[in-house]
Amino acid sequence: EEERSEFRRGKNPPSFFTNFTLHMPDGTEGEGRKQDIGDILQQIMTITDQSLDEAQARKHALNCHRMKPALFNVLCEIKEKTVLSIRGAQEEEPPDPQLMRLDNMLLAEGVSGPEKGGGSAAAAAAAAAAGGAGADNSAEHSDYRAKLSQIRQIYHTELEKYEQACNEFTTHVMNLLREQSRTRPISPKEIERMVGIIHRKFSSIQMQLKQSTCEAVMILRSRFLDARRKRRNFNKQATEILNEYFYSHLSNPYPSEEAKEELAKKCSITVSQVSNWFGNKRIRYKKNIGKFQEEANMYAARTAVTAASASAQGSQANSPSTPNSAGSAASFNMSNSGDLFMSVQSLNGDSYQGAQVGANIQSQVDTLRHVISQAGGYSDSLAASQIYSPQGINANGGWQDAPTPSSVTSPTEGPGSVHSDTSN
DNA sequence: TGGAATGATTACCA
DNA sequence: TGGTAATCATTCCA
Repeated sequence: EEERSEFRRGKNPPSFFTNFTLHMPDGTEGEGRKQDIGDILQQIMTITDQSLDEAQARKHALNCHRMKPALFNVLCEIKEKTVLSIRGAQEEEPPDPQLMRLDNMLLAEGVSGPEKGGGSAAAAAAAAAAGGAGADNSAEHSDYRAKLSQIRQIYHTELEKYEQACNEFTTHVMNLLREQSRTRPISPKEIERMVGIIHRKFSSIQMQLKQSTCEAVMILRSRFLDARRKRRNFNKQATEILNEYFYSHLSNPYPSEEAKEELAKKCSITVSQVSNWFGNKRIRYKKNIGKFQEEANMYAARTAVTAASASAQGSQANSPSTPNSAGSAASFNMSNSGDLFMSVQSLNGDSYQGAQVGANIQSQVDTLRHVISQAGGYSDSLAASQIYSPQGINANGGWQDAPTPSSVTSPTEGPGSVHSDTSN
């Protein structure tokens, strides 16, 4: 204890070190130090020449030295005061904001934390944001939940694996250090520090796992939210209804809001889908009229037949009043909703017969005009003709000059009526 | 399986 | 705000 105290105070080294005297590097003892180091190296080298029994015996002798525990404690203290205190100061890091973000997200998405229906709230929110139509909503919802639950399961399995591996490795290292602490100065604090290092390493692996999980959730979410990914073609009937409207209003294929709503209802799609459809149709038709010629002819013929039969029915039912239907009153009605086509499709009341006939005439005019223009018969004269001048595609290749859809003046107006759009 | 068709989205414009 | 034009992403079909 005396020797130990002296050594602590920086005085004489204990006798245990007599064979390994360390001289202060003041330059004066350079030769002696070299000699000492040479001796030490020599001793180390001779260890390899020793037999195992001999080495064990020496080891045992060292371990059993009376001063060993005391010196060990001193070395541990010195080590703690120097190396550990320096490192300890550096180790106090603030919580990683990235990790916090990941944890928060996993919690919010229902991946980590207690299972409450596998993030159904998140799925519901996503569904609401997507604004999907109710029918297959629940199916997609459950699909989303199933996939989220799968991710959750994988996440927890992996997390468990990492924790298990971390514990195993920590135990292994601790045992190793404890074993080594018999031959070199390793304090419990150092072991603790080592455990901390291991945990940090494993938590960085965990962070990667959390990151990957977050990415998987984001992909799942985006797939669920992205309407383009779950696009379905409209059914044939819906397409026919939309096409019929388009080709029968070829001069001005801009349905009013009311017409869009009506079309949406009939086609079982949303108003914005109707808008999208007309937007796409207009641009695609304009870009390649030739391609749509056949389709246009077909709908023109169909509309003509429908109009003819409606007209025949109308004249049979109330022949006296029919002639007036194409007159100014009917024209006015049509001008109010150029899209009386809808009425023709949906209403069969006698009181609407007049309007129906008017609308059908309008349709026939539009569709036949298209057929004629496609055939090239009047293409030149159309430009000059006020009567047949199309309200449709202008020289610049667009309907842009056509007036607001619902307020468009009826083309059945007298030849004298000239509109800015017809001049195009 | 590649290309056409098609519904949705986006940027930009008036 | 509603339209055009370009583009994306998916579906359909030979």
